[in-house]
Amino acid sequence: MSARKRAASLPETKQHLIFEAALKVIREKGLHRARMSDIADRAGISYGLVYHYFRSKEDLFDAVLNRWWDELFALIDAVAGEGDDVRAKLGQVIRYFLDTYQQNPDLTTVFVTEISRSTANLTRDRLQHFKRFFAQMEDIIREGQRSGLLRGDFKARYLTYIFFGAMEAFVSAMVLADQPLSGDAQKEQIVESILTVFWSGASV
Amino acid sequence: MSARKRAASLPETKQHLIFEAALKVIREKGLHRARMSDIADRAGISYGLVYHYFRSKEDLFDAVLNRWWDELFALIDAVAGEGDDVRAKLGQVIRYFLDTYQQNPDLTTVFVTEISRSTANLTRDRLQHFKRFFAQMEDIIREGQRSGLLRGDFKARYLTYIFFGAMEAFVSAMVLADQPLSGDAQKEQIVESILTVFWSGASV
Amino acid sequence: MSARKRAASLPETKQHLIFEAALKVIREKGLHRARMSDIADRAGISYGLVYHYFRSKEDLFDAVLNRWWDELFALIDAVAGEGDDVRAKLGQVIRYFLDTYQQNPDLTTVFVTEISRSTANLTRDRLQHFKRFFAQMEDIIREGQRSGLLRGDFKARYLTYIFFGAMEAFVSAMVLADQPLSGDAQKEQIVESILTVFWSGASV
Amino acid sequence: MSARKRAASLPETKQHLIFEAALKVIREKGLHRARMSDIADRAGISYGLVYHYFRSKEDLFDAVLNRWWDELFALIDAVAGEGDDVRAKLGQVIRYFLDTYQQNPDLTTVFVTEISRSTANLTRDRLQHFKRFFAQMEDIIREGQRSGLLRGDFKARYLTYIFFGAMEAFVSAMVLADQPLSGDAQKEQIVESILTVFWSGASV
DNA sequence: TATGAATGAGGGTTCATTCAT
DNA sequence: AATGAATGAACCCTCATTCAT
Repeated sequence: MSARKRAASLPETKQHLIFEAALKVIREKGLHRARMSDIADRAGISYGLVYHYFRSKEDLFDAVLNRWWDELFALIDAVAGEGDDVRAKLGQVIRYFLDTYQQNPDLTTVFVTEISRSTANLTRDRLQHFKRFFAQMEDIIREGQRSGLLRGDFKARYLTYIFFGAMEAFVSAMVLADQPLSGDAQKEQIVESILTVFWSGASV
Repeated sequence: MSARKRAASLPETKQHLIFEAALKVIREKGLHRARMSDIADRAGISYGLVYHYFRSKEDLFDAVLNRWWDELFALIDAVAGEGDDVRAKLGQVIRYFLDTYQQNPDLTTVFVTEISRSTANLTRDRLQHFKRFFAQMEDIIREGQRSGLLRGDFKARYLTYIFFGAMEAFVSAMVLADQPLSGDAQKEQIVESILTVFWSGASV
Repeated sequence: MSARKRAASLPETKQHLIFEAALKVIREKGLHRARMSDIADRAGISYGLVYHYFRSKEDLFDAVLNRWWDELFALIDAVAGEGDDVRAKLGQVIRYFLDTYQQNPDLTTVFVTEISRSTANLTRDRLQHFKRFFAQMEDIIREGQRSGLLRGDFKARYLTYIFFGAMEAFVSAMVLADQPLSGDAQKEQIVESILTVFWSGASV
Repeated sequence: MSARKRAASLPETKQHLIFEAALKVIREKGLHRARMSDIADRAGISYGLVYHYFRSKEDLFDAVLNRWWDELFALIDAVAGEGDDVRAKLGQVIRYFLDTYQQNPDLTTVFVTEISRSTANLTRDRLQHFKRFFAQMEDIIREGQRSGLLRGDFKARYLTYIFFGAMEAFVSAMVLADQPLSGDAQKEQIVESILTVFWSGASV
């Protein structure tokens, strides 16, 4: 959340302008169809200038990805170091995803459509982010298993998949249908349903 | 299953050859980077012949999608009309996805990377397939709720997301890591973990 | 006229079928856009067969051109050898063009749009036809000048252009507007106007 | 004439360079055979730059057509508003065509070969230009009829065809034979012959 | 004769990137 | 910092023609 605040309070530099424009255009047209000139147009600058601030389209896209991962890892780090209530930690992760979708639907959309499953855009570097994220999620799960709350007869990795997959399905559905979260009540219902099903299903 | 068998036993017509080549190339390079010439090369035929059998790249891709959806809907229809053991039905769906990944990893990969989350390639027509699939999955879940087995205090649609998301996460993970299922034992562990967690979490 | 009769009475051989189909398709789409497969479709045969009867598209088009020129030269020869009424000869030429447009609008259209002005399709051979035609028309005009009926202070070639251009303008206008001759009365008005204006303008 | 002067004195911008190259290439090879790469080569610029200045080949061709029609309509407007000497007006039209051929043979050639009779390239928009041109020519002719100079027993439209056809035949002949006007004397002979034959033939 | 599968050269267009100003 | 002219590789698709059957 502090990460997002940092981002939001960035001065309206040209670089930031381009970044936001890229986010919007990539969301609307997809990475492949997003032309550098579209991004420049959206930012209200000449397209030559984009190259002054970003080495290439690849580079610009990486900046977008990094924004996503930086914020996510900040959240994960904060959550991991918090206490020992594993269930609450999982709840925070879900809330983070839903909050981000609410407050920054462009970024979430790009994550879902261009990163999450895209082999096309998947470089070795980018894969690392995923592995790290899953490893950290797995740590939380494993913590739950060690403390005897979560069943130990299933691999922590498997439980992680189940948890993450369940959560991501909601986000993906909203993203693909272009539907906003209709309010805090709906958000709580979603959090509750995921958390309840997962926790009572995965607990001992 | 019979659908897949039928597909697999197709005579090695040129059209089929092209289809299989397209599947491989799209899997390896992504739809956008898959050149028609790559596909022709892979099929061992001349460039123009691809256009003899498929009107366009779009058309060829649609053929791939239809293969996926046809098989999936055949499974869903078979499962839906089977009996009244909802838990078993869900198990069959999971098995279907894992089986398909095992037997046809190319097709599964294309589904995961190019269809499942791709806004870029998402036409109105293609979206319909998703809606239909989710509607049918939801019917199964609702059947479970009506019969008093699954808790009715969560929306059927939410439970569907949780179930589907959990399952898809496993497939996606294997696809993105390019890891084969290492055997029937692993497959059963996966089925068991998803089914157990979901069922005991979502049952009354 | 006899030439056309000959053409019309051709047995419905495959070759003739293809020829007629070519005429129609070239008229409708223009030579460049007329595909060999379109022609075959129109003729109701496979496109491989077209190549059995015509060496190439070029060859097929040449057959069309020859049909035009053969008929035209037959008319010119007949007219030239007729008598010494130059005015009547010119009238016959006009009537021939209008008759041909009436009875064979496809052929006339192809002449106007694809031959008459097209540098693109103009080979050295094809140019010869034009030169020959103009030479023969010029002979008729010169005959009129020698007999003292037409003024000799303008080059025969110039008078030929004026006469031919005037006449062709009517045909081109009808062709481009896709308008049929609305009857014999209209035809006579056209003949009369061209002939009267040219003759009283060009006579001594 | 001022239009042409304006065009000729255009600064040697890249756009103009491309335009002129297009004119030459289209003249030499015909629209269909004129490759965008030919045009770029002729203009001495890179391939992509053509697309920087013109949206498409169609667009570039339209620019050529507009140049033709703009100049022609400028002339017609000037002539129409001049006085009441209809014969002189017709003389000016003839002179305009011959002048244009002399000073801009490329443009005239493209008009004759690619516009004048080409159904292939004829869009609804392009047809409008023709209709407008003929309507304006017809106005002049009708003016002559109303003033009692030209015979009123022939439709104005018919006299227009005769006049325009006669004139265009000269231009077409020169274009197709790739012959330049050999001098002012020849030009005057042509003007005189067309004007004399038409006027004495069409006057009362 | 007849079919249509098979070939492959060719051309229009796109767009990331560079560079002179 | 800023512009947009300039470059050219890349790729989809068309279609005349050939050829095996």
